[in-house]
Amino acid sequence: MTPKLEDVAKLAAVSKTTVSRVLNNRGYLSQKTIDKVHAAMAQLDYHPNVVARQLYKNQTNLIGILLPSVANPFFGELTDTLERLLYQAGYKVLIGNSMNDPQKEAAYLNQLLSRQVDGLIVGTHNQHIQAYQNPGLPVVAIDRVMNEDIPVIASDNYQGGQLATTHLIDRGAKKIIHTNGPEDLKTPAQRRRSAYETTMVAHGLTPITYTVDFNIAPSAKKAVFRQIFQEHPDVEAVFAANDVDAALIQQVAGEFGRQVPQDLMIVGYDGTNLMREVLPNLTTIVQPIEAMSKMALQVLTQRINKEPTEKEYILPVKLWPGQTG
Amino acid sequence: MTPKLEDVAKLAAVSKTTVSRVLNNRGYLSQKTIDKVHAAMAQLDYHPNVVARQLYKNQTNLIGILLPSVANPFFGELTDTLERLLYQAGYKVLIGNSMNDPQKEAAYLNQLLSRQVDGLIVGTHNQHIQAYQNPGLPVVAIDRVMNEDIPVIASDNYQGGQLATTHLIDRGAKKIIHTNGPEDLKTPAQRRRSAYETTMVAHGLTPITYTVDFNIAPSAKKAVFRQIFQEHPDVEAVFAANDVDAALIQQVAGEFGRQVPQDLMIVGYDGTNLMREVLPNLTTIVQPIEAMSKMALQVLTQRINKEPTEKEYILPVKLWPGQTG
DNA sequence: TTGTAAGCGTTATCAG
DNA sequence: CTGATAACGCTTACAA
Repeated sequence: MTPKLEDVAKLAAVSKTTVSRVLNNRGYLSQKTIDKVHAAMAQLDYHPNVVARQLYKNQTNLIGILLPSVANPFFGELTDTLERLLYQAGYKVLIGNSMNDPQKEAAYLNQLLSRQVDGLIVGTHNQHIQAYQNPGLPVVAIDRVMNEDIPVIASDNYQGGQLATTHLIDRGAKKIIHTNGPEDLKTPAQRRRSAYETTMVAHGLTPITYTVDFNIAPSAKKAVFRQIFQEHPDVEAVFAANDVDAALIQQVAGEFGRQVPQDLMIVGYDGTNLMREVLPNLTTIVQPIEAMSKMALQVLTQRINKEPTEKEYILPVKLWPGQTG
Repeated sequence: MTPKLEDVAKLAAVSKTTVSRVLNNRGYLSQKTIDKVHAAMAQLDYHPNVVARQLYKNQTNLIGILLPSVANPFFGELTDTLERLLYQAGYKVLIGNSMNDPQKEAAYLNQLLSRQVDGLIVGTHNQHIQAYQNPGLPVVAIDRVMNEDIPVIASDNYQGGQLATTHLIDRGAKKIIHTNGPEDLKTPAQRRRSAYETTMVAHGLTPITYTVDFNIAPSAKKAVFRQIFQEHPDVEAVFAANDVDAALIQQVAGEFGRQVPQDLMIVGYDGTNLMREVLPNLTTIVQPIEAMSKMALQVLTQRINKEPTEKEYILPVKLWPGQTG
């Protein structure tokens, strides 16, 4: 059996209270007692039972992070950053990779609702899950609108769409195609589409948006991208939904004998450190992952402390000028 | 206040025991009682307190995953896969990204030791932390030797080193340089170096290994890679420690006016789905992430159930033939 | 088929 | 400066 506080107390010939005091540096204690207790703890290799403490305090110091998949570079870097900041703030991280499976997400949510975590950061795609309606749990959303009560932290997707589109127009492109997720997903990312379309029209150009499901396999994505070249052989530039898609589009362009950027310009989205290392030439819009993470933590903390928050926090993006557009 | 079991009991006019029975489908209950209790739970929007249950059962259904960083494609995909499998097995996942910081890792470990998790999967680089010596907690290691008592799940690094080296030799390279982590790290990955060196010698060639610290920034890595070309202008091929490094080496090769594969062949390592999507041309050794994850779960489960395990589980790798080597 | 009561390992109140 | 004891919310013998 693993030793418990009582065992330490017995061995040190003091009460449980005293041991607890030593453990938490609380109240007045003689140095002698402190030493005695420490010795007993060392001898037994005692580790306090975190769960018992959690029960009493009604607090777990755990934060849940619900995202589609940590294997995706954007969500991977986001999780990594959040974990670092949360750790500094005294929290540990419980992850749930929903893979955009509404069932799995709902299951996670229901379990986390049970005072398993002190707060929740969500960035999943299924925002219509019942449990979000009244979570009785501090929640913040990243880049997703869940419901009116949940504050959203997002980068400035409108600005990103504008930056990308004007950049391509400035570089001489007229026939520019945009790829994005399904329109019915009411995500802030749809503002990119809006910015793209507005910017195109403002320049007297015709916007064309291809819908690419976030979930589907790369081969299926490539099939969609091939359609672009088949249906619009005169396409001059593509503004992609993310950097991985941008890479796939560049590959497909190659199949059609197009050199980038001579025969086709490409601008990606996300600009994670990893993708900028691996594909430094890719022109892309960089999301401020660090700033978003800090803001998420700050707003979540406010929620936990029952302080008021804004509904939305929008952080600026920037263009990473590569060689592809 | 969030409602507790007792509130449900009161509202349904039954005892706590009965509510608990309904909650867990245990024992004999009249349908009438069941319905009554369910109605009360619904009315109160009751969610059982997981922590209280954990305390009683002395079991959290949480598994800790300690890895350097989930932002790295290999560890990201590994975490993603493990999370999926663990979820199916009824576990949730607590992550700790040590960033190879021994202090942070030790802190995590100490906290997780406190019955915060039912088991631990580690793949960090600092294997000399005290707490691993006697963890009193089921632990398995991935690709790292922690101590004699902790089973290791790894891919066949020797085979990987052999595959890569013979592949390059078969393709006509003679001056082949290998990059790897610091030799003092007693990781299974060092077997690649061993395989590389043995294979080179067996073919009458001279092995040259450059040490590249896993931790350092990409710019620092590139500096090391530049040295390779400066000190060995006649290098014909590089067998890199991982795919990201392989990408960096290809970039540096470009700086030196070398075309890949004509003027330089490159073979990477890891072969994650992401990297194969983004850089499909990169020849690489594919680690069996799914198989390793399954094995890790299986062995961890055995440990949890106090069944005997082997010391080491080695899984085969395969070569992904790209265009770079 | 249902209820009573003890216990999981802490912390905190209150008394000494 | 230290110690009894109740409480955190649940589960499970044991009783009825």
